[in-house]
Amino acid sequence: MVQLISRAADELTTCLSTRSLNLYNMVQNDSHFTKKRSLYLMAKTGISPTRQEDYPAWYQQVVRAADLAENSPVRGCMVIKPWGYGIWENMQKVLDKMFKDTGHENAYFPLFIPKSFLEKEAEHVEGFAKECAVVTHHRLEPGPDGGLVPAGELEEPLIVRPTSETIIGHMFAKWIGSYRDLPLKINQWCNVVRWEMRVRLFLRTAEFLWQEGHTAHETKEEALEETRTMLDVYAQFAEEYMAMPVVRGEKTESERFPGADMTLSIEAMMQDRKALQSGTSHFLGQNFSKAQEIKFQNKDGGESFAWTTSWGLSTRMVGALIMTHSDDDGLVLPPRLAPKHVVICPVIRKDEERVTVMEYCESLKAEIAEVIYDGKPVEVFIDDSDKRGGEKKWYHIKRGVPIRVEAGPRDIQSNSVFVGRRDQPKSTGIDRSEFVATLVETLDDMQKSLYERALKLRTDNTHSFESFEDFSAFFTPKNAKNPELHGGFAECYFVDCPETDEMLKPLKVTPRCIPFSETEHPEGTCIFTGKPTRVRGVFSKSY
RNA sequence: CGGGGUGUAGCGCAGUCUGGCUAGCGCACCUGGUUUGGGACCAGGGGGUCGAAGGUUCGAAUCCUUUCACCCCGACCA
Repeated sequence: MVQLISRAADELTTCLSTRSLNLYNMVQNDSHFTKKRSLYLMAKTGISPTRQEDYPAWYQQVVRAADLAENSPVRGCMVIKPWGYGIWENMQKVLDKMFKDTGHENAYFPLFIPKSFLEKEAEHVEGFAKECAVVTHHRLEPGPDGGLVPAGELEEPLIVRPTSETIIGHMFAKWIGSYRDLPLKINQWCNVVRWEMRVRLFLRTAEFLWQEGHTAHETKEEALEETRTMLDVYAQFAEEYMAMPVVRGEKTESERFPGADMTLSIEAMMQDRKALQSGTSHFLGQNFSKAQEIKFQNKDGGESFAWTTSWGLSTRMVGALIMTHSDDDGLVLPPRLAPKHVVICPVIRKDEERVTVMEYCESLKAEIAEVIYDGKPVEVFIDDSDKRGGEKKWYHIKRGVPIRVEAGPRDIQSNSVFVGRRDQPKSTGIDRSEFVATLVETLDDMQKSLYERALKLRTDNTHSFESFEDFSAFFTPKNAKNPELHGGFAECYFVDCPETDEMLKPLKVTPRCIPFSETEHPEGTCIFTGKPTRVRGVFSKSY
């Protein structure tokens, strides 16, 4: 796949440069354009192929160009590089605060889970067994061929956690004795392993980083409320920080978390109009508490099983961020999650200018660093690497730094700066003090406009359907050669049953969720089975 | 697990069919120079024993055998 993509990318590069050349010649011959060369350069994109040309290849290229992550020697596992990890760290900071504000505490549980623990909840086993990594030995000894061979076989194999319900449940059982111990609301930040065959950086890897919240409650109502609250936290995080609009809703039976009574999720539309499940919150009922004996003495002196929930959000969100905002020039970051907000590029042409220009930049940096954005000082840095002007600029464009500032002798003379916003194509000269004074406003505006742009994409590509025929046409690629960009979100009446799932299969479409609705829908007809129903769902292709 | 494909420099590839100069090319990297407000140019340079093992041969990246790894499609999973 990688080989194919890179081959395709190479071919595209060749054909792109031919196209650019033609464009250049065209422009050369057109007297209307005075700035021929700059127009020619504008036709070039930072990333090739473009989203339109080949979306999956574009995604890979953005990750690579922005230096976010790369494949590792370990099959299916990625290396997250500093710029990518910086985004994740910011996500963690925001979410961690939100969790604590809603009454949760962090703790840490083991990476390994005894096999017997996983076997306790039947549906849970079925859901995860095939993708578990198993540790069977604990010691290495020199082998006959000079290599090392595992020696000590474990009495009971250990599973590398695919999720921690079982081990955390086991501990909960010990910690909970009375209704006074409830609710118990715990979160952990950790890595998990799910042995996937297909891998895409951030979106699907064998090992990934996430947080998993686990709570136990006295009553069903309380646990249900927790499930909804945490979904709201995720939705708020997605919309306010990631600038990514999401649909909140309930999963259908077939998409439900193994072992859960109800799974809620937030679903976002990527720029290829496929859905990405971006965070899930599960109501586990008493399934896990019965399997693991999480019981307590209730107010009446009797014994009750606790009601539990779990909820998680992973580094997949970094992938969501990339696919929601980035363009054909590379990564675009919403300011509230950007590891750096402003890069200052000194423009030095002659050596004797160096001192003056650097002083100007240093003082500008100090001034910017005093500005408070979103409760913290603005993150600003100077790029004084000896790259050439254009190359340096493109470097930061591709990495998605929200604001680029160029400062050279000409700007110093007019006490101004030359500023480019990552979400807008043009750079402009602006008075230095005005730039600093309006910086927060600019970042806020950027955050807002990214959200609006993403919302517009989703609105424009969400349609309601009355018949399976129209529904089916919506999801049939118009262009077989480029099947990636088509379709979107489809809303319709449906009945959650095996017949529906069967009809969706050939279209490669899945029910994303049953969106929450303030009011009950009037009775309608399931477009798949023809049965009467009041349930409306959102359907789409998904990651 | 079934079908197909690929292993040659950090990355991407040519060379293999038809064995033969010192194993090439692009990008990246290093040095020097000229440049520098939108992705520079010129010159020079470093780096590979051709996935691994065995065989055929005067001679193997190239032919034969075995083996390993990876990739794609399907299945499976989300």
